[in-house]
Amino acid sequence: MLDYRLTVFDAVARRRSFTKAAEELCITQPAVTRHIKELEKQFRARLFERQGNRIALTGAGLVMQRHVMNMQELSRQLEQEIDLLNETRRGSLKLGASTTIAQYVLPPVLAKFHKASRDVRLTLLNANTEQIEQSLLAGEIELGLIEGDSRRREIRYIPFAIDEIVLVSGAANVTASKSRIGLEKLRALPLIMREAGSGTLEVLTHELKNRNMKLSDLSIEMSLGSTEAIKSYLMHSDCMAFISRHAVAREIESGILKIVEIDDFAIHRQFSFIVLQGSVGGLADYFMRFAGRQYAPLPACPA
Amino acid sequence: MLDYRLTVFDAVARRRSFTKAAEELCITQPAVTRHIKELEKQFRARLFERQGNRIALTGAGLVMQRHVMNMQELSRQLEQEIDLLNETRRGSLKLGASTTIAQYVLPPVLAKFHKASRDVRLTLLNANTEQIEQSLLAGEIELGLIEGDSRRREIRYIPFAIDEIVLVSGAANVTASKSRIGLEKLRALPLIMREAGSGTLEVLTHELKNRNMKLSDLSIEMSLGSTEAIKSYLMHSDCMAFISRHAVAREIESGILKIVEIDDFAIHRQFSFIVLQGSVGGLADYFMRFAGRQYAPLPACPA
DNA sequence: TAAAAATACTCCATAGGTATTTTAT
DNA sequence: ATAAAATACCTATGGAGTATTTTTA
Repeated sequence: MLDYRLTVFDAVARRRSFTKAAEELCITQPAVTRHIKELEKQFRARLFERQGNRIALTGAGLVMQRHVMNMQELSRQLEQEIDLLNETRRGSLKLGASTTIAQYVLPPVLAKFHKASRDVRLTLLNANTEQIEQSLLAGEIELGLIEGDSRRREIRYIPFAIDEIVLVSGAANVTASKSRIGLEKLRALPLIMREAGSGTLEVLTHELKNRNMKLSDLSIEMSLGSTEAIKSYLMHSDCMAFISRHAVAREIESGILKIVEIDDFAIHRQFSFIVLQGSVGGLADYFMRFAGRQYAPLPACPA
Repeated sequence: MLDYRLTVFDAVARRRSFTKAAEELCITQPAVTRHIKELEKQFRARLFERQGNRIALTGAGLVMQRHVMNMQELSRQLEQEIDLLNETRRGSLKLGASTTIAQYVLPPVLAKFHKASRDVRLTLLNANTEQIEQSLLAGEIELGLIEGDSRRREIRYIPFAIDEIVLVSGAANVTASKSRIGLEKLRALPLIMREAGSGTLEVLTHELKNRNMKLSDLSIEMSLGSTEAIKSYLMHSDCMAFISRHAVAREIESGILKIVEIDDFAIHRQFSFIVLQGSVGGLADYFMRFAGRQYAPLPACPA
């Protein structure tokens, strides 16, 4: 609810890059350039110092960033308060989510939701994508949150965020001394995988196929049954693994694990809410908007 | 710098009318209707209770109004702080303004400006439009603020606000029992005028000419040399007078005087800043923007 | 029945995209 | 040499206008 240009400014200021901001906002880089130029014209002040490749906030830019953050906060509060007026704030909501989401994405959202709406009884079913869809169709849950995108006609898919599968190594890993490698190097690296049938493995296989490679081209040292097991293993070995960025966020932050980027090789997948076609309003709707507000690190482009 | 829809909402909430808000924003009433509908759709909540002619804020509307006010405040602060970074905040600025503006419009603005920029020494020259323009050309003042619009090539005219000349009577006036009269009734009403040569008289004469009337068609009881004298006289007689809305704002507010509208007869004039062509930036520029922020009861439509 | 809001349409300004050039490391 | 920002140009959507109808005090 603030002028879109300020949203653009905020993205550029956070990402320290016009191009990255454009990606995040799902628009093109020239569009970002124009928006920033308009702001600079209107305020008669440079907002970014362009040093060729690098950009830095100017004094005016810092002032603006501070105010924009406050305005966004107000904007979120506004939406939330009006939602609270509209919606049934008591009752029960049965949720279902596939593994990565249930373990790493939802917990903080659920905590905040409970704080804001204590009279809503939440239930969370933890299963794989297929089972979540079945539960929704069977009426066992009202709202699902899944990683894949098997398109069923009876189900409405509502994009929530983009996930990225990244290559991760232990911080002390000597094999992964560089933070960026070429795709061809991947073949020789010792990898840990999830068990067959997991969503992560599936999307990785699919992406490899696009490059005319297959799983057997890789040096898979071991398969483990859970993401937590893999993370622990990485910390004590020179292996690497493909893991959802959300699942390793805390470890990356604290420096226990690190991300190794692969040139021209990115694996993205969509997190989506699912509801039965035709079901509108009610707590499910409310929860979706609430989650959207609380959790927006990677807004989903309508691909 | 907030989404324009919120600005529209704010105007409607303040004026309690789609049509009045449209006038204030210099857009049409259907445009206002559309913006409000979009907001209501986006927030899934009615914002106004439409009771045919009257409209009232709903609960959601009240919540929104509160937040919008805060966001506007932040937005103004943002502009101001960035201005403070850009501009020379010390030095002196010589202003000139024609009578009505100098007496009724500028004082509160000057007070706030001084508070915000104590290191700027302000001087205010009080004269008529012609003299103000001469002073500007002579370099005696750097910035003028005038009521008329005599277009000189050497001077740049920057619209500031719209003024309206309204017909005013004492609150107890029995002749003016109605708050709206037809133009033909005007001929018989006892009027008090400013002296010949005043801007108010000039613009009134001009507007009468458009209706094929002239001053001598009116019943002018007396001419007085200042607006204050006229106001005092009105309070103790059954006369009426044409006065700038700004000059009577306080008296209307407190109920001492009242406005009598005339069907299909409105007298507007433009308040404009004047600067020498080519002079850009500096304290004059800064003061103009500051004034625009502080003082925006009647934003000027680019007529 | 009159004043205000809603609706129906037409049009154009601007936000966005693609292709390309410039710049700085 | 390369990655990122700026520029140029084109297109299309949505915001604004005019004209008209609906509503209710």
